[in-house]
Amino acid sequence: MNIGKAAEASGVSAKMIRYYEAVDLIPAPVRTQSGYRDYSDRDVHTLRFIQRARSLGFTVEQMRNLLSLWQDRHRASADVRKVAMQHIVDLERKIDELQQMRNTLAHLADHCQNDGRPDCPILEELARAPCAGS
Amino acid sequence: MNIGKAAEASGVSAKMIRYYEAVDLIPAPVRTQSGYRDYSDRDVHTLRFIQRARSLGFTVEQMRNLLSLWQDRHRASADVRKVAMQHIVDLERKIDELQQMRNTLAHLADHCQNDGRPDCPILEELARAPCAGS
DNA sequence: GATAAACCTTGCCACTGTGTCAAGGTCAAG
DNA sequence: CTTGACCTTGACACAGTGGCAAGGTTTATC
Repeated sequence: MNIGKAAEASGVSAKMIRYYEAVDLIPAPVRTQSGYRDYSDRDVHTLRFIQRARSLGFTVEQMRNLLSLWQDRHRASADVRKVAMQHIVDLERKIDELQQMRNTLAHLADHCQNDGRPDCPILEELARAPCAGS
Repeated sequence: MNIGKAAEASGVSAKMIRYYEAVDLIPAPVRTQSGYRDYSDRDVHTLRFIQRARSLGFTVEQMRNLLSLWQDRHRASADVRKVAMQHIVDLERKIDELQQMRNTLAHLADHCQNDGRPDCPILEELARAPCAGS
C-alpha cells in the first residue's frame, strides 16, 4: 500500500507520515523497486494508534513512550496510566491558563461601552502603567 | 535606553523586542552612534502594552490590530470589543477541545487497573480498529 | 503504444513565539 | 587599560503542519 492509501486508511496525512518517519517515531517502511514507500496493514494500525494519540493531544515524545509500551507485551498498565495522568495534569494546567485569560477578557469586554466612542476599558487595561500603589 | 533596560522595564525579553521589530509590530527605534537600539519611555509603554496582550493570549496579528486601535484616537470601542470577543471565542473553542481530551483520558485512566499487568484500556482505546458497528 | 492525469519522491520554505549560542563590537568600572 | 557585562547580527532549534517545485511512476484512456 503506498503512502496515499496508508494516509487515507489511517487518517494521518502523507506529509505527517513522512514526518513521523523522519523523527523516528515509526520505522522506515520497505520500498517498492521504484522507491515508493510500501505500508502493511500493521503499519496502518500503528498510524491509526498515532492518530488517536495525537487527537488526545499527546506530543510526539509522549507517543514515542506510548508506542513502546503498546508494543511491549510485558508492560505494566500502571506505566501507561502514569503517562496518561501526566498528560491530564498538563492539559489541566493549560485549561486553567486559558480560562484565566478568558475570564479577564470577558470581564473587560463586559465593561466596554461597545459603541462609537473611543473610551475602552480593554485598551486601558492593556496600557495601564504598573504602579506600586495598585 | 538600550534594549536591555527596555526589556527589563517592559517585561519583554530583548530577543522578543528584536523579533517584534523584525515582524513590523513595533517600529525600528533610533540607533546610537555605535549602533545600539535606543528606546524612549513611550516605546517601553508600547512594549508593556504588547506584554499584557501576549499574557492574555493575543497573537502577534491580533496585537497588530489592537496596537493600531490603541494608537487611533478616533477608534470606536466597539471595534476593540470585537477583537476581544473573537479572541474569547477562540479561547473557548480551545478550552473545549482540551477539556474533551482531558475527560476522555480521565475516563480511560479511571478504568485502568493501574498495576503490573499489561491489560490497559488506554492502549486498547488508542489501538481500537474503527468499526462500522460502533 | 502514446499520452495525460494522478500519484509518488526529495528538498526546501513558511508559520508562532521563544530560547540558545557564537563571533565580534562597545561601554563602564576598576 | 583591562575585564566583564552588555550590545550587534546571524544562525539553529523546537512542534507540527502546510505548501510548492522539479522530477520520476503508475494507471487509465484513447
